[in-house]
Amino acid sequence: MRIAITATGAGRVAIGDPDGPERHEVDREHLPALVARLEAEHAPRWVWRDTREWAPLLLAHGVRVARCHDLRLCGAILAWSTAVATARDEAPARPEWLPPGPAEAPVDEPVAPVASVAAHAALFELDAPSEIRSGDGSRPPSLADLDAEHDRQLALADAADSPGAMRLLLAAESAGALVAAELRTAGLPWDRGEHERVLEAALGPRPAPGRKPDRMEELARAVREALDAPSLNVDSHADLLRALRAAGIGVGSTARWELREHDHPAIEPLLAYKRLARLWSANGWAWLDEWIVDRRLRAEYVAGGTATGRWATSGGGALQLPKVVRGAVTADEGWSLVVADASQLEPRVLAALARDPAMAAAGRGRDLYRAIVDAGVVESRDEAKVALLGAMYGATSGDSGRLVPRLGRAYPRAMALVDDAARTGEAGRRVTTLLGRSSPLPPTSWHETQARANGVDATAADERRARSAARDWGRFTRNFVVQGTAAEWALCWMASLRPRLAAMSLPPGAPPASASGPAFERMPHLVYFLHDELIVHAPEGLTGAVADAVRESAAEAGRLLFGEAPVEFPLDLDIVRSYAAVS
DNA sequence: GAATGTTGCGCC
DNA sequence: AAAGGGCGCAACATTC
Repeated sequence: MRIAITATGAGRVAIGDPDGPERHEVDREHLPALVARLEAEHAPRWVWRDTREWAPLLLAHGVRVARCHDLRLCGAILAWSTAVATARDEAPARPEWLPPGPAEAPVDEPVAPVASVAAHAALFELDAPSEIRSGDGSRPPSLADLDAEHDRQLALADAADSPGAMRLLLAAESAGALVAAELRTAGLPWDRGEHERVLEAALGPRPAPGRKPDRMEELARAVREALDAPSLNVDSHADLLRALRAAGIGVGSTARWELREHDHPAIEPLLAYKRLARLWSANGWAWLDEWIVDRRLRAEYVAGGTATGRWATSGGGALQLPKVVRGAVTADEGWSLVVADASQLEPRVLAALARDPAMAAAGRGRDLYRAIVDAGVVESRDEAKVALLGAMYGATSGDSGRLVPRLGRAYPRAMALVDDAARTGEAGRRVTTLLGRSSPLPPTSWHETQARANGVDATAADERRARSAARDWGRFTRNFVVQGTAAEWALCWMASLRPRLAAMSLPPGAPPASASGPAFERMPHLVYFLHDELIVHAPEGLTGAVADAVRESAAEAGRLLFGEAPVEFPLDLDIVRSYAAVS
């Protein structure tokens, strides 16, 4: 059974099952209770334009749904997938009320500004993410519109090259949208005091507004002295580069890896300064004030936010939390963190994707890199890692590029898969993940560069530029198939874990409720996701059951994508009070 | 003075 | 030690 939800204006909401008796129109404030009742009675798949329009409101009232279909995210996948190309030519177009997906904007063609964002924003709940758009600002869809679009999308999925794979992708993407909303509502438990201790140990006491921390000022003075440049602004790349060269340090930029090459008394304080400056500006006191509210980091996750299907964030920088501040991630009293990451996910995905028997054999144990050494392909684990990353990223030089050919001889099918993806991209064509997410086409400027090189009056420089641009795009598509399929594995992992956690609950008389809000205070819940890693906030008495569920979900994700293919996806899993306690 | 581009660095 | 993929963000520099 499915039930669609849409706004009808003036704070009213229509809700309806196209084939059944459940048709209602209610005030917004009565929606959570109604959804809760229908969820309990029918466990429907909820069909809506955009999960971000509805999930925050429901979660704020403690209401969770098990399944949904996010028409915006699924529509974006179907609009690009090569797996439905033929059917799409014959199907109706995406309706105008359905906005594009988060990763659909072409690289060099900025999206046109939305007509009336402010006017539309008022329709949404206050706690909804700020940048929700209604597409072109036209009328919201009717229930019939939603049902028709849902039917259109399901028909496209049924007509896909692998209908089961596409249906799985749409379900996983929609589940991801629910998880993203839930992560934001629950928040990542954050100990402000612990974070402040880290800052003070590194930077000294919090400076007055407009001042830099003492430790940074000291280091800046040392740099100016060592470079004999008393008026140098250390924060200015241009200024700094001039001063470095004047002091006889032959660098082409002020990047850390280049500075490290030189032996000069200015280098050490400069590198220390840059490290502290980064901590201060990215995760300093100002960040704490802005982002840590009520013991929680509530970052905005953008499901499907990147071309490959990996998520992005908007605000809070939750996907770039530096290791030094992770000690501030601390479970509530009576609760624990179950931290799990899929080790060596991408090479394992490559092995399974390519059905490369030799590489799959290496991926059967816990350490794929070690197995490559044991198979005699390279001499050290470090070399195995660098070679594999080089193969997936398209390295051509350095140690990595040198080792790749040896990998190719040992694992020809895996290498053929990524090489083929690279050639497809170099030709300006799209590649597609296992479940059916396709890469974008290169920007018009790319095509123009290629056309210029093929013209009658092409210069050697034109041809060089075109070859370089083609190889760049080839590296992108080479990586796309692996990174994108790994993202699908991770989505399936979470989609499988979510209902398992929802089925658990805090035993009576057990620890206090968590501070994660009414939807999560009495059950284990996801609080963090980072590409191939997740954190569950769990009552202490349930950590064992949660760990089992996390492992079973990882195994389930492997089966969903690859059937019984002989590649394992082992987890590194820890049960801790603080994130710092993990490797 | 606001918008846009570049650089550098944090994460996977 | 260096350089291959995907990102977001802050700061500075440049342009309008």
